[in-house]
Amino acid sequence: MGLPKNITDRPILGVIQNKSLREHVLEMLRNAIVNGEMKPGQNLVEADLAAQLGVSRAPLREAINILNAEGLLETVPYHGTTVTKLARKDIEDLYSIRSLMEGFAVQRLIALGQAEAVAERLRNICADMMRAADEGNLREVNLIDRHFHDTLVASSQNELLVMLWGTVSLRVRQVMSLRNEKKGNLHEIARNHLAIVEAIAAADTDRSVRLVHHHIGSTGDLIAEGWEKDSDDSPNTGPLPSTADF
Amino acid sequence: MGLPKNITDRPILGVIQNKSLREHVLEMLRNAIVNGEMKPGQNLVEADLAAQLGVSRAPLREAINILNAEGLLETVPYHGTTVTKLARKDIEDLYSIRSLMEGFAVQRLIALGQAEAVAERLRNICADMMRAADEGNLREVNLIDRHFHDTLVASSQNELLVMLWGTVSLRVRQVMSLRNEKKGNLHEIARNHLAIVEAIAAADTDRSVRLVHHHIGSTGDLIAEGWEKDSDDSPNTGPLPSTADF
DNA sequence: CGATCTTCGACTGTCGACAGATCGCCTTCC
DNA sequence: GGAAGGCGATCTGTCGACAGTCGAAGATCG
Repeated sequence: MGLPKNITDRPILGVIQNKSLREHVLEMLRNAIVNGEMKPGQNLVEADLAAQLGVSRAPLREAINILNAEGLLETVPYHGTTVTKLARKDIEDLYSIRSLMEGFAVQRLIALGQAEAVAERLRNICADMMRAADEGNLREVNLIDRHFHDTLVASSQNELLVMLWGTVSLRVRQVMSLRNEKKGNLHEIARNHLAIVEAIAAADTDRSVRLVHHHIGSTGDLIAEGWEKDSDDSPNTGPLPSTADF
Repeated sequence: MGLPKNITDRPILGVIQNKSLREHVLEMLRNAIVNGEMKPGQNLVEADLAAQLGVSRAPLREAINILNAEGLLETVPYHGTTVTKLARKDIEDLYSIRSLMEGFAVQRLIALGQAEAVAERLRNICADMMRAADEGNLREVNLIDRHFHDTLVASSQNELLVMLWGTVSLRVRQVMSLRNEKKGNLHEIARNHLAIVEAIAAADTDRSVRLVHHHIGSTGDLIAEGWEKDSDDSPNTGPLPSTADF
């Protein structure tokens, strides 16, 4: 990772992406949702949206159906499609599952004898994260954080887990974008990750899993605390506990 | 569960199902896949299938997209859609995840103080299973088994888990229908389930989780053993180890 | 005879139009 | 004045047709 210092690192001509309209629309909608540009509860009118995107309703509907299956949208027949609401309970559920999955991934990767190799890759990611933290670049730290956890899950070499993680990961991104960003201590975040990496490097399954559970669990609690309790879709706007965020 | 002895248990008029064509098609395809009527690797031609089902390609395509998201179908652009193949590794991955999820559900339900209530419901299900086993009705035992595990997962009261379980559960059904059914000892199956129930009733988290992991793990191993090793889509047709199946 | 180019066919991707359903408004009747 | 029922606007669900793409069979040239 990290930004290439040299422009020649990149190919001259970008890859021409011949993706179908459905893929384009899917990506756009997904991004809009997980980036919080489309707010939970918001209604989608197919014709309007199709016109706005400059496509017909067919590929749009196909994209909507996929997002439905992923749980980011909810369609009630003949009535309409809305962005799925996020209640506090959903956050808690989400972070339990996330914790479960990442804990499992760590356990698997160690069992597979990949501890040292994976730790090496994660160390590099942490270094990138440290650099981004030095620059106070929250956005970049976020991105690298995602990369870290994606790498962790992928290292389990369990395809099904990776697939399910895709869904969970999107939800996490949505939650993170929805709550008011409080940058906390970026360096502390990086340190937290490094602790996990070292436990993995030591091939200490119990400690690794415990650290992962603790890391994710406390984050989830923190975010859930800042969420409107009674349900609905948005975090309250009051002061958030200011500490490491993810 | 169990068959109602009395016809008056059912409503006089069945619910009029106003489901959309997409829903109908979706259900049909999904069933065809998880029941093994559509074999892994099999190709789908949209026009043919649409004609066969008596619908246009639009709702069919929407259904296909959803099944793609669920991982039961795989579409490569401009080339076609096929039923996802199942290699031995996939079975192993599947059963690890299943074990993970059900174990988590058990742990959660006990933590929620639902142990006794859930155990009661599960006991009833086991009783039904026992009855079906007495009749040697493999199909019914299968159905009740599904109900048992669905109940277990639902008892976690974690909506996201339930949603993800939907995907996993479908895969499990597919695998079970694909391997040559060997009935094993139906009563032993029921007994295995009962052991789990009693551990739950005792609110013994560790033992419950261990039993669940063992139960599912050994089943997965068993099925994986009977699968063609080198990949591909089908179990070998040689003799299978004959013991409890799920 | 073999390799490359060209056509052809079959299938997927997309579109615009029509059919069906729901909800809110308005009328009508008590 | 209030409730039941009809009417219409609006949106979703479905359809048939067209355009784009890919692989394979055949044609062309060395």
